[in-house]
Amino acid sequence: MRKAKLTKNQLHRLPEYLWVLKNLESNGLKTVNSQTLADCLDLNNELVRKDIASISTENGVPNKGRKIVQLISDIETILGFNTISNAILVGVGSLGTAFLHYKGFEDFGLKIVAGFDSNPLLSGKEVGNKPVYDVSELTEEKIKELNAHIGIITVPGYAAQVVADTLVKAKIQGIWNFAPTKLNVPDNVIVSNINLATSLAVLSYELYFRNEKEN
Amino acid sequence: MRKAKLTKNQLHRLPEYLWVLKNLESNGLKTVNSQTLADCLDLNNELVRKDIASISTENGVPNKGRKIVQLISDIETILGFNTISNAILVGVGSLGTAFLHYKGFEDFGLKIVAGFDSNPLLSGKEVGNKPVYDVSELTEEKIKELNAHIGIITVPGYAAQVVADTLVKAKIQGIWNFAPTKLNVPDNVIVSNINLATSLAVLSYELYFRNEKEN
DNA sequence: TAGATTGTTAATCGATTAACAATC
DNA sequence: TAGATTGTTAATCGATTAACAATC
Repeated sequence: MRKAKLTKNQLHRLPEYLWVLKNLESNGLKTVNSQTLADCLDLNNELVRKDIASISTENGVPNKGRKIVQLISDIETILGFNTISNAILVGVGSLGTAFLHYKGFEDFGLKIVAGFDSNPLLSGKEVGNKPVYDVSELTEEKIKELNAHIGIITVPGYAAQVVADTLVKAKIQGIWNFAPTKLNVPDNVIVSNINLATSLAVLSYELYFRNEKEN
Repeated sequence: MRKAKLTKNQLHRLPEYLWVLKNLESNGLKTVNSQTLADCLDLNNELVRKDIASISTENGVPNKGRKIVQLISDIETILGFNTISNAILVGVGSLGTAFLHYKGFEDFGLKIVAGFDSNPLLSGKEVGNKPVYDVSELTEEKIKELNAHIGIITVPGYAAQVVADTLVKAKIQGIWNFAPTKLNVPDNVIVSNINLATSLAVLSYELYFRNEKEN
């Protein structure tokens, strides 16, 4: 099945499906139909059918639906959640420290193996049982040694581009960027941004808009 | 100007414009034209013109562009970044703890005034100089006392809906949800989700897809 | 004034929704 | 078998891009 490249929107829906499917599974259900999934996520039935059709390795069965285990496995494979990738984290500030402590990433196939920071007080220490190195040690050899393919950027915005350049030079394949910056990287490096400001902006704006309406 | 409701996509672009504008301003520039903004963010010139036109309180000047300070102020107003709202945080785990320590939220107009957790070892303590209370204290009176309008959910997925229900009962207006769950709340409560799994999924998928192509 | 850049209308593109025939 | 539910084609909707007249 899995042929055409998924759109960004489709990709964003996959973890949502995954969550619902796991819930249904833990309730003892074995199969699910598109309407149920659609209802759980306030989506259109047809949209769900298309999404699922484009990621599933097995056909659905008319009048029955689809196997939940199969769907979970298919989605997890596509999202890479069932093969662990090593990642390094740059910027051991408050967010970076939290991430080094956080165990949950392994559920998504991500294992942070080391942190890097420019603060000399941090390098040589351990945070969340993971070694912290000085950024000067962020080299291609080190990345290879750690077998890391993903770099997580948790430095302040002004420092993000420099860190990205270093990661690119060290031959990292993907960057998960928490700084509120658009990073300039070569085409062969993949960047996924997560912008807290953006997310909060949506909330603030909706609140503002609603209150405006009321007046 | 500011009349029509912004689309979600437009809203997501506003913090990006803001970031670029602040950079340009710190480089001493006073005005900017749409093409420059478009180039900085890899966007279409016309798209930028439309976005900016729909949020700006001043018209642009042909052959000159727009005032940077004015644009910054307009965007910050729309996004509520220049009026501080009080927020409470539920779930003082690794992520929640990081947020209680994090100073950066005030730049986005958000001030976390207290944490709540079900762990009795935490309640009564302070984290990041903010008091932590037991979730049983999460009541309408308490919310009023703290003058909080936003609730931040940083509990594990399985607990998120219960917390959301409590927040709704306590008359919170908006929820910023970091749990990987779709929350069911009444229409008058606004939810903005930030899903780490989703963001990471985009990265994993792109890496997977690219490696697949190469084989 | 001349021309760069604006604001806005029309054309295109892509994603979602509707419709429906196929089938376990 | 009958019918619920699938997969897929066609219609709609919304967002982006192109085109262009207006103007400081």
